Amino acid sequence: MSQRSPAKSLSENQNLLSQNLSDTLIEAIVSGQIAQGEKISEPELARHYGVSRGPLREAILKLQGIGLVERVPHVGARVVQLNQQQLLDIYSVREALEGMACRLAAEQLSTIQLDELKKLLEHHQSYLQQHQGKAYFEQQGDFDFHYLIIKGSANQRLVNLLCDELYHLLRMYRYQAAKQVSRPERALKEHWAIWQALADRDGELAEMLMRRHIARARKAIEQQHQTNLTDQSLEAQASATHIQGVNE
Amino acid sequence: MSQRSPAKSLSENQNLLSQNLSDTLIEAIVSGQIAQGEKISEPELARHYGVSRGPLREAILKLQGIGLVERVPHVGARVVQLNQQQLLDIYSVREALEGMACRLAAEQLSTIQLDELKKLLEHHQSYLQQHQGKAYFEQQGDFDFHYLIIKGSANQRLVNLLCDELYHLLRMYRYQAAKQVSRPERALKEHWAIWQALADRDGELAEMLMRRHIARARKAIEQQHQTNLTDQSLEAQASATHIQGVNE
DNA sequence: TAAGCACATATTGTCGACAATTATTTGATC
DNA sequence: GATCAAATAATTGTCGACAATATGTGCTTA
Repeated sequence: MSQRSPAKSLSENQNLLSQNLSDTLIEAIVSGQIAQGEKISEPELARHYGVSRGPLREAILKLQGIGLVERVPHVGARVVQLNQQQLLDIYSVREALEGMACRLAAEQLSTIQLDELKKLLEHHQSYLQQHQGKAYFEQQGDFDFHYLIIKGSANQRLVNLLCDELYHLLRMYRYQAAKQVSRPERALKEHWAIWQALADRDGELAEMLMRRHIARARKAIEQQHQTNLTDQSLEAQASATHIQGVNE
Repeated sequence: MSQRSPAKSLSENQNLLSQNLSDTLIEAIVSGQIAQGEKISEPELARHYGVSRGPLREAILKLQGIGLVERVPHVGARVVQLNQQQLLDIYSVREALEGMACRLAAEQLSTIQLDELKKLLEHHQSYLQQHQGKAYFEQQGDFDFHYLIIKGSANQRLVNLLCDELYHLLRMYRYQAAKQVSRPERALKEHWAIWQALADRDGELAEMLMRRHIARARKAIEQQHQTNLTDQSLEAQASATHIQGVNE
């Protein structure tokens, strides 16, 4: 564990220690303060945050529910290590769930909510033109758009699944992964198309567009993975050649 | 709380108290031993199962993660009370997720797994012809079919979401709800159609059929709800008339 | 030298007790 | 008799300590 934040300890606690703890831990994991695959030591963390092991264990259990950590009986918990396959799995789930959310939102969104969405997209558009697509909108902005639609589905279970469980995993990936190939212009275009379908109350189309939107992101990850593998093998080849050269 | 099972207490514990506890609690809730909406008293349950409150709390926390109980800080946990809307929400989620599972399964299922599925359906068919569609296959049999497909998707996250989280909620509903209108013959027919699409490796069709299959079940619930409402209002009307009659 | 076993250490699982908060009862007032 | 307030009781949240299990170390033996 590399220098956890200097003991913000009791943090902005209103009450409920374990609640705050799990939030703090989520941030620590998502931001990489606790690395992927790292062991979570109960005594160490308890000391660090200045709490007993009881609330800490409860927080860890919650993280396990979210899927951020995995626990083995009598051995302990470690932060999950997202491999490419798991990431792709998540995107398949997202495609299914957010597609459904979009379909429902087309029926449920109020005109006010539709307006908010429109303003959000206009904001993104102007930002994109001015800043040539900087990181902020590729991340937070994208989240905002999807968030509003999910919430607009008015399906509480859908909202929980996407916003509470999968959300943090995606954040962790986006935060820590090698910067993915991002095409903010294209993404924005797709967002507009989705918005149009929503405004037309065309749930079927909205679902299809959202699914394609996410499926494209999934494919991009897949391709990047291929690229990485190629790079790696090239690198390994070069390295091997180099060593060979040295040896001879 | 109406007579919990006579203290099977430590149950078939291998090790890991909280693990066994959560399983035991899940069964108790699903089967209705602990009623929907009932308060979960930590001291009482701890006494009943002969454990400390520590493991019990962990088990409750897990149930919360599954969605079987809801907790309010400093107040406690109670078993969720599924209303019609929440049930319909679950079916929407199922439609999305199992649809995706079916699409993936079409690509992933081995010929052996396809054969297993076929045998299962043949078994159901013969049973149905012999027993005129008794309850077992409407419940467990249906679960088995969906289970195999979900597992066959080879998407671990999908499997977890459906088999660990939503599964118990559905069981609780099916176990406790007023018997739903069930059409085992039609369901079996739909299962066969899905199987055919899977065998043809037609993921797109398989997804569509599965979604329709679940959407139909959802509609049946919706209609039954309408019926119940009508019955209720009729009943209320009759009752009111009766009272009126008595008063006059 | 490598493999296997015994011991020591550390970590996780469980427990009982205390503190903080909520629910209930009691009593007083209108 | 009803309503509100205070005191009591009960429940949840947190803590520290002990028991059970896993990990690491050093020694023996093939």
